[in-house]
Amino acid sequence: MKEILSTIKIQVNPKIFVKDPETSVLGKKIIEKSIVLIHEIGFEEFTFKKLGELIGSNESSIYRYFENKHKLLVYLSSWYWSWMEYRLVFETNNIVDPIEKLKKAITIVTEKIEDDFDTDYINESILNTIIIQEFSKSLHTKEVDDENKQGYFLIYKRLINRIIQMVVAVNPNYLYAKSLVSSIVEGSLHQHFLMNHLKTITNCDDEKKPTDFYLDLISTVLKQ
Amino acid sequence: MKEILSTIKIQVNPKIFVKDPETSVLGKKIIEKSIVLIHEIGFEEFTFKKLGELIGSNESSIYRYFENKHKLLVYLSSWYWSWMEYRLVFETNNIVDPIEKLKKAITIVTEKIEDDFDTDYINESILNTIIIQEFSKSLHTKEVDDENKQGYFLIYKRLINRIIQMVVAVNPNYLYAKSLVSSIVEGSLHQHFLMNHLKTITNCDDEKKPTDFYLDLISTVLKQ
DNA sequence: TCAACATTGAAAGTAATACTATTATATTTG
DNA sequence: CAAATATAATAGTATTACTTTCAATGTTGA
Repeated sequence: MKEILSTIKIQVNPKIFVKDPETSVLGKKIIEKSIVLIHEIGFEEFTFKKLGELIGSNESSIYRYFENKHKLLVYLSSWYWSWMEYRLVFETNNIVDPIEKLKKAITIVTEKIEDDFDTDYINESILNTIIIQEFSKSLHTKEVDDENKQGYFLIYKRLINRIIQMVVAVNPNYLYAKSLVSSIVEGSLHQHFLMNHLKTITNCDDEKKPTDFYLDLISTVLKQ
Repeated sequence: MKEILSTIKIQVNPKIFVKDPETSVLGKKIIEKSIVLIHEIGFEEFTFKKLGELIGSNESSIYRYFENKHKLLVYLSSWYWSWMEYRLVFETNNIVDPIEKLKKAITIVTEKIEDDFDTDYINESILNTIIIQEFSKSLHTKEVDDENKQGYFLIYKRLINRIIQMVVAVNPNYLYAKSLVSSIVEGSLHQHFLMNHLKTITNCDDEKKPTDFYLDLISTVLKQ
């Protein structure tokens, strides 16, 4: 997978950044180490000053790439969902049976990312834990409508739409394909969060994974 | 309902506040107006200084009630879920049929709150919109494990556990009762959020409500 | 090759945030 | 009425979230 991903480019809306971090060494370092630092201290405590110290660079230099830390989080999220979309397309493309195709898609989108294979400077496994912990904050702002209009969340919506199409292919009569898929993608992050922090209100653990819960769910919900 | 609720007291863990806001005029004003202000400007822009100005009171006086704005949000959330639990118990208590009981519970917990009947100084309808927009931020912090140990989220978990019991009563063989309920409670907030902001990835609108989606979901999932 | 341009770093500055502490003044209560 | 308690006003601190300016270095292309 590494080779393919190093040739294709993960697509992120250019409005999210001031200068594309992929175009320079410093930019890549900002992405690489921001993932590490947000994971370590959490998004609230994370500042560009601390990041600057970590990468041996100046605060003001980071502002040349991102207007503020919110935009950086939106960037990381976009990158994540774009990477997820790529994996989804790649791994479901050759599956003919609609049910198997959908199952594969649900599996990809709900599984914990354990490995860090695909890209050189981004640790997908740590990024996955950040998405579980922080993704909702990138949406839940007063600027969400404006940012949505600007296309900040296009990739996320496109990924969800792809899975919606798969649901429709399995059962065109089901009335809530969109809500089902959006609630699975978001809900799976939530189940992972509960596994980590509020264990008593989830059945998920090392044996029963969120993936198992959602595969079971779609199989009953979409039964005709 | 107003009379009953004015006699029973909504339970909030005392560790969440420094001084109980229910015990004074100023305290109640803090709660009342913080709901209005958070709704108006969003949690990120909300500060105790601005709240002080709004209620004609000093910043330092607000700090005598809450350590910081995070704790205030935890308080508002606790109050909301406690109120929700009360309504749930009250309205499902006399229903004998387990399926009807569960349906009623799901309805209560997923419906938009349109009215502001129950309590004098808290506008439940605005509070509901705050919970949709901001509740996840009260959980998604670096301190979540510590605060969970301190019992900050007990009421939320207790409400979810009540509904879990109802699911078990309907179908004791279903393997994912906990995950189902936690994903419905959280997911319903998410569907309301999508209705407001990312309309293309939900089926919910003024006709098809999140409640309809979830009632349909449980009826198929729990079919034996 | 050398001038122009872009990139980064260093330093300083600003307004706001997120508090804490002190003291004065109301208000409540015993 | 005195004592206790609550609130307001003021000032102060460290940090955040930037912006600005300028110098140093690196890159490019005429």
